[in-house]
Amino acid sequence: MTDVPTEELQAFKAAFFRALAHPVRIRILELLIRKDLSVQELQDALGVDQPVVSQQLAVLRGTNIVAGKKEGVSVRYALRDPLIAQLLDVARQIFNNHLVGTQDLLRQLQREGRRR
Amino acid sequence: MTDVPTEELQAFKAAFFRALAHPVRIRILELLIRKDLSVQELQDALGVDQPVVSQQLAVLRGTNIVAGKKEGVSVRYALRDPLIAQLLDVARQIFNNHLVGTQDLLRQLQREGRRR
DNA sequence: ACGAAACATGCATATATTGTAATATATGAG
DNA sequence: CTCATATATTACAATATATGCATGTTTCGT
Repeated sequence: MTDVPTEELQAFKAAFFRALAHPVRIRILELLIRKDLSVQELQDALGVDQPVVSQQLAVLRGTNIVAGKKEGVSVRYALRDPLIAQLLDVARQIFNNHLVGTQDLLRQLQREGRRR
Repeated sequence: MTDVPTEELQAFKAAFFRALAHPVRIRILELLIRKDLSVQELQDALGVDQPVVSQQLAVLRGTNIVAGKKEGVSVRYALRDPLIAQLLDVARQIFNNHLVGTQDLLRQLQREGRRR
């Protein structure tokens, strides 16, 4: 019953979740679920500085969660796996069930759910 | 189109994923999916020091992902939402599709999938 | 009351992540 | 070639998280 390499696998999974553990990165993913977007478009939608977008995209690229494709002068980003949408959806259901502290958050979650 | 309080919600989601972003915590959750367990049992299964288990359980408790119930001298932990199982399963599928670097990891993931 | 077992917490130090700002690279227009 | 625009990288202080180990707390048996 060798169980040694399991540790490596868990570290890998942890790295994946860590990549999701940032407000801006989550928002980027939620936007990319609907539609591929350029850095510029992401920047406008997020309302943050350009370097912030690029560096968070770098994190998501580094974990193979998104991929960028050069299109002339701009770069269009896309999810590498549509299951990311499903993952975020299950996460939302979990929040909805138990993890909510304030009424405000709860209302927002319910609105999000209806929008999909 | 007020979009202001969204930031708070994203921070909340980020905190949730951050709670999953740790090898020991992931392992704990995978064990709890199958069966509720005491700290002692988790410690044995994980092969780590007791304070480590309690510490990581504290993180999971703090994000409402697990809950502990005193049973005499011991404390039995359980997932607060069975959807956690589904979440980890979707994550595993994503790894399986794209996020795998080494052959070793890939083989392990496939074994995990078959076991469920 | 005493001691042992099962958990939980605290703390010091090491390490990693973040925010911010400056700077670099690449592409296409003219 | 030069310039403007789009994107990427770097540097670094501030903050957050992890790790290892000592010490509390609660419960129960005797």
